[in-house]
Amino acid sequence: MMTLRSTPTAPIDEDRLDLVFKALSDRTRRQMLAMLSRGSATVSELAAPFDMSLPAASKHLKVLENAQLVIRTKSGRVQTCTFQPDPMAHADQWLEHYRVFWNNRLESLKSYLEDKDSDT
Amino acid sequence: MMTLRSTPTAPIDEDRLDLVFKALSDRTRRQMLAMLSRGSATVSELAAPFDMSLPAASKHLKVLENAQLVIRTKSGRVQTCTFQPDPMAHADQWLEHYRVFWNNRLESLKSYLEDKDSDT
DNA sequence: GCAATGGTTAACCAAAGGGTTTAGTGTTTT
DNA sequence: AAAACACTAAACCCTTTGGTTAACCATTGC
Repeated sequence: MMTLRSTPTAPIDEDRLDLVFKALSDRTRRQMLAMLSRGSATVSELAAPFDMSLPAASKHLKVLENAQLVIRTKSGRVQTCTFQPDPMAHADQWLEHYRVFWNNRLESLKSYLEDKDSDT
Repeated sequence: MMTLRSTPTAPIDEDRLDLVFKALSDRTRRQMLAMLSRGSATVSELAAPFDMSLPAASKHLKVLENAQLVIRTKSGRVQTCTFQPDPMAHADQWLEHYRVFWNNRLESLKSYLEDKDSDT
């Protein structure tokens, strides 16, 4: 099935990939995503494990929010952050094109190991 | 098959992920990788499609090289760049943990939660 | 030997990143 | 009403990033 977008490599997609990969390129943000993958959390909860100020953690969350990897829902004075996987699926789809390169490699490794095992 | 590394989330891995995702977060570099996935190329060839100076393109290549996504082999005055998929496989492996969220959503989420529960 | 080719290095620039502290805004709680 | 809480916003700092131009190797060709 074709995508509904007119041009497959439209700038809009590239923009999204820029944002997603940039969001994933920081270990603090990756760890925040790991936390959120285990369930929604407040800003304070997400900031707690890190050795940085709350504003700093909040900035990281904003990057994730900008990449649409998390959505915040305000309820009273607490903001609940929820993991939103779609952009990651987009990145995954981009990687798909390259997956054959290391699948081949693992396949080769596998047959190599099988050969080696059959020698012993 | 288990990885040989002692600690699965060692800083060294995080460093690698930082480099890879950062390398992938620029569309120029992604396009360079797309070119290289169709075969090795020289620096000039890789720089040609882009509306930027050669030094600028060379810097992008250095970022890719730093992430070990390309390796350069010098032969005379020409430098041939070759795609190296391993780091991308590493990023892919990181994504694997989240794939359940968009792949077969409910079913996979269920098994993910079961796995998670069995960890505790 | 000299000039062209392929590329890097260096110096510079503006903008973005990642952190800080201080101050401010709205909610709860007491 | 006042204090505590959960944040955000603003101002600032330093480093990194992505680009430029100009100068500088090397290697190759004539």
